Amino acid sequence: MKKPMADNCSRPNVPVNCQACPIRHLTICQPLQDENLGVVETFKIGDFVLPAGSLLYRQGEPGSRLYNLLDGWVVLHQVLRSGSHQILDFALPGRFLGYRPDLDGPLTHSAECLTDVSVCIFPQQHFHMLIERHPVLAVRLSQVVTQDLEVSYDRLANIGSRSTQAGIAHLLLDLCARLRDGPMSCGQVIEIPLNQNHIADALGCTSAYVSQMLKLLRKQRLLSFGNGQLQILDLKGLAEFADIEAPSADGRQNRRLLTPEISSTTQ
Amino acid sequence: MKKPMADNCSRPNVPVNCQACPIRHLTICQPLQDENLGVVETFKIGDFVLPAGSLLYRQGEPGSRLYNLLDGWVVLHQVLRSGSHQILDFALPGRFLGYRPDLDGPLTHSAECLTDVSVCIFPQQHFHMLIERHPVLAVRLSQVVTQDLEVSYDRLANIGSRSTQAGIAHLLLDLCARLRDGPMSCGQVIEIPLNQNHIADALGCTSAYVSQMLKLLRKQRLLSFGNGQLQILDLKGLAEFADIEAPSADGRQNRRLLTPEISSTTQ
DNA sequence: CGCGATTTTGATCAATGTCAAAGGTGGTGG
DNA sequence: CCACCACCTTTGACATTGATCAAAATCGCG
Repeated sequence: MKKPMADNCSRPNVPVNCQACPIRHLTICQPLQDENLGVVETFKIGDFVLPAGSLLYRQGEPGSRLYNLLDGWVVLHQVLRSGSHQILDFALPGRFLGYRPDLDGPLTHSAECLTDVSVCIFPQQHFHMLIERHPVLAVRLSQVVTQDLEVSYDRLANIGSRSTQAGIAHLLLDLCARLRDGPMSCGQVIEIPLNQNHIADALGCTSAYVSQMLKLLRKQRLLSFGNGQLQILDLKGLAEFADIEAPSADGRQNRRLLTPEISSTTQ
Repeated sequence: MKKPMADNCSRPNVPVNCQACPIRHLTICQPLQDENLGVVETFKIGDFVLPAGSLLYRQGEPGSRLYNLLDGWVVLHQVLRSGSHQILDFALPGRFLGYRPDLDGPLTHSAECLTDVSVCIFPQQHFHMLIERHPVLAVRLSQVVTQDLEVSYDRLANIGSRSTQAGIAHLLLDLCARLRDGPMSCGQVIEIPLNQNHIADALGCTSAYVSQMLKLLRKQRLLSFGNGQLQILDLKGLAEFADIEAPSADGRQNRRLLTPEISSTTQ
């Protein structure tokens, strides 16, 4: 049960040269021009590799670092007093981790590496000063956090409103879409380092039930999933099955927005 | 079924004088000094009042405005293709609404006024320019969005890991805590303009079941709730019942944080 | 007093949990 | 190359939560 020590992590092995960062455009550093990369290069602590299973940070602890996830998967989860736990999100490369409104307060969830992971680490001390001095970073931070919020809202709908089968379909589709910006391809093998327990913990159900539902999805030839590999066999069918959001709330006219200037109707 | 027109909303009635804004410290404007309030005063469109039931914005539509919620409650919800829907959050005064990473993209959820509501409206055009010019605003935006994200994570644990009864207890406690910064008082009547349907839609269960669970909570003399009024009778008991997050993941020592400099154990 | 909305209640049923055992499957070391 | 082990997945029997539906009771309000 005991997790590997949280403190083991290799010395920098990825060059601390941000210009060479292969996923710069996905991270919080995206808006920086080549010539401005120096501001994060001098601020950052360095790049590190952590083995699968180690913790980036733990719920309840103060936390002193912020992380650009450069490679690998990280799972965020929360433990309740009763001991039950909930997966909040799967963080993919580009994600910014460890930030909270009050950097002096404790973390409200834990982050555990699902795979070997490489991260670029910032000290959280003076981080607000950094982004205030470089407003494009602050704006970018707002944007990425808002993205995370939208994903979280999707998950809420997933657990709250969708059947478990639809939830599984939606979760897997969402992970695919976030892994590869761009259209999804059928038949292609996609590496998803999750087992049925992870899916169950994310969806708030049991792994036994996930197993049954996956069988259904397989039987309907919508996907195949196992051993960390996902193949989408019928994208359209799967999307339908996943009960995606209504494009527009209902069939109503889509044109007029809220226009407060044009007072009417009520008073 | 038809909602009141989305376009009805009175002309400004709250003074556009931001210095007099009674909840400035809760909003995105919080970091601005008195002498700098001009930057939002000249940017904003104005303050408006909307009647209960009207929509601030609708899922699927482009959206052209951003909102500081000054007074009243707003519910955020998402509709799925199958027609089922999920309440994502209840927005309280101070909340910043309508923002998304790509301001040109459509909104992914709707915002509906639960009560009469007053809002301070910004155009979203040039908003990014505004906060880039005034970095304290951008930093503050990151913070408030991150707060929203943490609330959303709590909700995930609510729906996914808690029993419905515990979920109700947690939801109500959370709303109280967010309404009044500071310690909560027992016995005091708190206005919560929700009915059992809202709670059910937020928790992803049926109102019939909420009714039963509320009966239990009442029977155990933990709270009374009805007619838009909540009374917490036994704060400690309710908190216990609500299965709050574990203060620290487990009993382990809390001192050593991840210290990448101190390489060890693995290589 | 009466109406509409909300809440309560009960009967029944489907979805999902629980538990336990049996089968994979891949990795490791002899 | 085989045997074993840990971990993951599948399966089945059964228990329980929570959904569904409908009717009755209640409440707020005019």
